[in-house]
Amino acid sequence: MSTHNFVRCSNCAVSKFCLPHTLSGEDIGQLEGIVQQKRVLHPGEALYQSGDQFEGLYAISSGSFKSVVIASNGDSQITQFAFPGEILGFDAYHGKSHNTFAEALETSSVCFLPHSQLETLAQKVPALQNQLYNLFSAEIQENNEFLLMMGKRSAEDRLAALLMNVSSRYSQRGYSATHFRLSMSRTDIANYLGLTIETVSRLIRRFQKEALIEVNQRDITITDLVGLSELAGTHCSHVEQPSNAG
Amino acid sequence: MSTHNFVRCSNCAVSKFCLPHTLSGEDIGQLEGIVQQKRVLHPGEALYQSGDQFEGLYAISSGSFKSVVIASNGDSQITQFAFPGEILGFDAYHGKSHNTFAEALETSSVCFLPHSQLETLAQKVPALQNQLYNLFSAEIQENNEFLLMMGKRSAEDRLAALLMNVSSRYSQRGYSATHFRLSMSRTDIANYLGLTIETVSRLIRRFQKEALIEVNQRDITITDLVGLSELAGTHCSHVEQPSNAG
DNA sequence: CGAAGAATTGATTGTTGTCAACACACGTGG
DNA sequence: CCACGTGTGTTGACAACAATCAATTCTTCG
Repeated sequence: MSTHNFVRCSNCAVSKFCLPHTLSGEDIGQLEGIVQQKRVLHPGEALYQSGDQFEGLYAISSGSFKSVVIASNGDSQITQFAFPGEILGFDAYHGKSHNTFAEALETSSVCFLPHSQLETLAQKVPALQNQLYNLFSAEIQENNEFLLMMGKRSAEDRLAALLMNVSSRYSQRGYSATHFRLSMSRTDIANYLGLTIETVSRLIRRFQKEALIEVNQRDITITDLVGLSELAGTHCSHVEQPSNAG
Repeated sequence: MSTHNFVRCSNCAVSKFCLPHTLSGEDIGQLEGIVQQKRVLHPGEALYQSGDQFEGLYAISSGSFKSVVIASNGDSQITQFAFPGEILGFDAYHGKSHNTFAEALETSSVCFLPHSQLETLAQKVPALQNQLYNLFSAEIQENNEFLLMMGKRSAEDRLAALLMNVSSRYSQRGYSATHFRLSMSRTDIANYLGLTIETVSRLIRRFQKEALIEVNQRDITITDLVGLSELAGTHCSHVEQPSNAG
């Protein structure tokens, strides 16, 4: 129920992670013409439900979300955590209905991109069309990487990878790579990683004992970024590589 | 090196599972203008490699493939098995390079859709554009379902789900839902399901003992489709539901 | 202050992985 | 036609990682 009538992507702090990323100033202007005002969601509120007809894409402008797929037996699986600048809703693009629901992890705000207007504009602006394709492919690639992790890595590796992933995304957005507050609960982390909450709790403790991280509730301080990234098995760009004695 | 100069989607046995699915006769005619002749691949041959620049999409006209993502430490994870009518290459659409490679499991043939021509045509033919979006979304949705399986289901459930999935896809294509020959090795199955080959072997034996399936090498006969689908936890459309005493 | 939810910790079980030996199918060459 | 070798799959014994069950502690919030 907030009431910004004009969204200004060009002023937005997260535009470089968002749809406008590859667009020219002029194209961004056109995009601003169709972006609807920010909507604020409170923790636990859903952006859309599983089964909802697709209406358009949501660009996260602040806060964070989880995407969750539900099995017929009631089991649920978090498929992604989403941060400012990232887009939600690709699972149902065009005629489909969502097979996930998206829920705010904290007080968050989103910009809405109505499907029909976005489609019309994408046909006129090739850079926007390309950017949409890029985001589609990126989502598929990330999913592939995540599958690799779920299929081949131990519980310890998976948790390390999640922490590094979150660290990397905070870092990209100008926040500290080594100190941040998790917006997701232990339960969410366990669900996302395909583990139990007890296992996650024990792993966090182990990481503390091994002096990889310090933990106070949801506050995380990474004290050994290199050690953690080695566990994670990913060479994250924001970590100084040992071989590179800067 | 086969030499069909004109591909006739309208005559193709698998067109109803492929790109032309939602297109009118006239639109299919336009599509036929850009589809390149079939290419034949032998078992183990790759359609594209991980890291290759995107050139276009491949529509499987016969045979089957696996898509594989590789970790920096050499681990690999099969992310999908693909059958006739299905499209490979979406992970790199537009500017990206592939993060998977696609390899033929048996002697197979594909039609090639060059990126630039496909894009030009999609801009002129809205139904084609929409179909592309549908395939993108479908791939993301399938990935979400697969993630749910990997995160929440036991080894037994996963193997049952794979068998039901293969059964369902054969059935859709007019083959028997209960008797088929797997084109993938035990090793491939184990990798895909995030298990070891030994576990897969033992589970297959258990399914035989429980009279769910009969197995002779890669020949599978499903003797209890309902029982298997209950294990799989999916209500497959080609299974007579117990409640429906038709 | 008390209640409910979230997280931690401990004890134990069990599913799946690991290591190792063996069986079987398939191809080649004698 | 059979011996042989290789790759693929099977089976067994055992170990380990993570799940389950259960009890506590910590947090949050009315």
